[in-house]
Amino acid sequence: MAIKKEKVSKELILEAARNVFIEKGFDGARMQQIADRAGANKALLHYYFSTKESLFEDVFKEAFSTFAPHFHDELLKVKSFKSFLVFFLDIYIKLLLNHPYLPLFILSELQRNPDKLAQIVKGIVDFELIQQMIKKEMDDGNVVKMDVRELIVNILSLCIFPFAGRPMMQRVLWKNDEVGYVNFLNQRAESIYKFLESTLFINN
Amino acid sequence: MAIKKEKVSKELILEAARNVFIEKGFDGARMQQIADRAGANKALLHYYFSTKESLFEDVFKEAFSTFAPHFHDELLKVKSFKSFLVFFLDIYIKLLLNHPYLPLFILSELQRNPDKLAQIVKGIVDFELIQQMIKKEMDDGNVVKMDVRELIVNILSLCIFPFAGRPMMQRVLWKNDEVGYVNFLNQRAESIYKFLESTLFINN
DNA sequence: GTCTATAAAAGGATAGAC
DNA sequence: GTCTATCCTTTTATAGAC
Repeated sequence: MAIKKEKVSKELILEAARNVFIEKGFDGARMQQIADRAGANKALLHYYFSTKESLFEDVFKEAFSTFAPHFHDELLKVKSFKSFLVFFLDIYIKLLLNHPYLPLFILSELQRNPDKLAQIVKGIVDFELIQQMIKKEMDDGNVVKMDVRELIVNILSLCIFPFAGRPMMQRVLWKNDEVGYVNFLNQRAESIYKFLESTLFINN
Repeated sequence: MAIKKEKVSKELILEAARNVFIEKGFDGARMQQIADRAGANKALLHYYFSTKESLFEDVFKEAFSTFAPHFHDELLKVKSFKSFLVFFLDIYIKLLLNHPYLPLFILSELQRNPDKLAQIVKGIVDFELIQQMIKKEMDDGNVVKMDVRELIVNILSLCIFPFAGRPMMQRVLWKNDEVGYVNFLNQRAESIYKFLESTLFINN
């Protein structure tokens, strides 16, 4: 590929590494495959990123940063938890629809190497402000009182699991109807909101 | 280990394989490590299970069978969805507490090799009866009407994600307080039930 | 049935030409 | 900056003795 500019190669490799690592995980990824997909040579990967480990870390850092819920100012400026929730679900589900393999990748790799990757993760996510905001809403009597962290886990569960668990859920519940499952995912933001808003049981 | 009986070795190897595969995944697992942990020789693994792939399949099949929700007769004989839910949550969360690495293992491996493993999975899980049961409860007006599969996904999300997402959740929400997170998991069955039973929002 | 030794292949990394 | 060729280590798998 003699046509390519200098800086472009590095980006092509990173792009290829992103795809391969996220699809196969660190252990399953092959430098050769990354090179192939980047249209480059294996040696070039080492020229730019020295080791597989180091290339992976770059990918992971970026991926985690994408995956972690971010609470920008606009999101925190909403006037109630209810509107925050609508806003957040919309943004976050859209993100997951665009990066469906991210959840399982992040969770698996964090499991594989918690100590090292925890370092990388440090400082990227901050649930402090959002926890305070929810707590206030509970104190004000706008939201049912419960452990705030638990509530956050519940919301994230409902968002993330349908993506991370897709290989299983689509098969056993949707009988491998791919289109049907995609529809389900597309409506997910709205569904979660409705589910949370309603009571599950009618009597008693 | 000349003391061991013939049949015992095979079981020891399988036991070791279970641990290593579930902890590291197929790609990260090493036959050497399995041999070491079984107190046996690498060659012996091949004697009993021929290939790594085939040994893995045995482990996966068993693991999936454990992980998949089973609806025994007792579970289906309960008189309402409400009591079914209490019963199911109790059983399933206990299972996950005993096998905390199962969810991520199953989900990752299904992702890695969907076609092959889907074959293995076939027939192990059956949500038909439970879907019918829930549907009837909705028709009878005992449960809020909604897509049944969606309801099942929601319940499974709330059960499974806290385990699969532990490396992340424990760090960012519990500030790596291991004891606190274990407490959270121990109360999970009850928490989920309460969460589902209550309405999230008080006003409106 | 269990071991040692070794083959055979894969995969990460480096040297050196251009 | 990019390539070819090659080294070195790891890892699966097998042959063959006991």
